[in-house]
Amino acid sequence: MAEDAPRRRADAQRNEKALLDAAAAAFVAAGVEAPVREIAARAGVGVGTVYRHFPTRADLVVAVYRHQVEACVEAGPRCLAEAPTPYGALTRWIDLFVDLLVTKHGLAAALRSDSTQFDALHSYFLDRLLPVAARLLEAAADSGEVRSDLEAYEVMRGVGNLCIGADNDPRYDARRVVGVLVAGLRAGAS
Amino acid sequence: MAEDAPRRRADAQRNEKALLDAAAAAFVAAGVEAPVREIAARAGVGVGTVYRHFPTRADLVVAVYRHQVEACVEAGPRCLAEAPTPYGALTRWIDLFVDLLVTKHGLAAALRSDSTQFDALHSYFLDRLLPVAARLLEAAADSGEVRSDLEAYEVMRGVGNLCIGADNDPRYDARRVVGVLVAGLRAGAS
DNA sequence: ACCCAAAGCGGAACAATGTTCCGGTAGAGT
DNA sequence: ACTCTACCGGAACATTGTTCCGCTTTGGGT
Repeated sequence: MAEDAPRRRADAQRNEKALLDAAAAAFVAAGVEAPVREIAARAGVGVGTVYRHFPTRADLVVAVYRHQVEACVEAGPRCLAEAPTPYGALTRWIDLFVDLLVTKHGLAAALRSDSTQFDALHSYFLDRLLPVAARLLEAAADSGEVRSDLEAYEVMRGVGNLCIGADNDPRYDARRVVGVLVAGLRAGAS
Repeated sequence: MAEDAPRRRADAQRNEKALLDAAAAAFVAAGVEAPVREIAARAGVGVGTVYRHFPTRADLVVAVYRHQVEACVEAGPRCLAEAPTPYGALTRWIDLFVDLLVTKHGLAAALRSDSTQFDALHSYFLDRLLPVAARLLEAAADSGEVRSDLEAYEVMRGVGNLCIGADNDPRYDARRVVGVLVAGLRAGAS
């Protein structure tokens, strides 16, 4: 029942698993821009194998972080159900989103890289997370807690941008600055 | 009187000027990450000449934008003197800062690049602009218009981050999102 | 147990960049 | 005109991403 379409060779499955593990380790050690050669070496395979399994680097990044992104997607409705107010749900969820970004070395920067290398990553994040953010923002706007002239896209990009380079700079606390931004969303301000 | 220390050869002066012009043009066309070879070609010199005049790419970027950064530095005190309140001065000056970043293709991203390539650029911006920002923020905090638990550094980094990728994305208006962040600075919020 | 077609692999090879280095050129003082 | 040297140009090296193709391994059939 688990095998549906194209049964793959055993070595192919083994290599894919090894690549995912190697990529995860490399991303932790050197960020999501870790050289392909290094990932291949860690996995004990040739670079050709990396590209066969993951045609673009973004595919590899998505595969490595899929679980955590999906967890963030699923947390959206839960925040809305559990938080006392829609604004509380929004801030709670944005906290989770920020955690996702700042704990993954270089992820936020990759998300904003204009290199075509990460296009698929960008699309994936947008596809999965934007609807969630839109839902939360709309609820907060409807309840009058938040100004209603902002697109969810702009808020997400803003939060994402604020997370860039948040690791490796002890003087910059992305969570705090995101907190300021979210405070600025309140209807009263401006 | 103009020549003080080391009188340089005529071709050296000519080349430096040509390089600055070529770099400015290349930055407009292709962003501050324009290939060194392209800049050299535009200037009609070899790559070696680029590196002799500007040991790092950051030096070239700084040289090209120095005037505009200095203008921003000088605008700080003027904003404080002319605006009705310190908070008004702060917002006014941040507008200028944002203009500087979003109109220079890729500058904001370069400022945040963790590549050593742009270290000197980062330092220069910090050296020149951070004192100005600190002065404005302190004035606004003293007048009670703005919360006082934020470092100028964090605010500047936040604003700078929000400007990353603001060109070439019609759905994202950095000025508006920076406006939200600045609104979040008001003492009342949070 | 053996064989073979195809799936899959490895890494050489190519391309695009940044950066260094040195043989040769040309500016400027005499 | 001569010479000395600051300066130039670009070949050469390093580091990446990406493609391509000859070789190996696997899995199924005999």
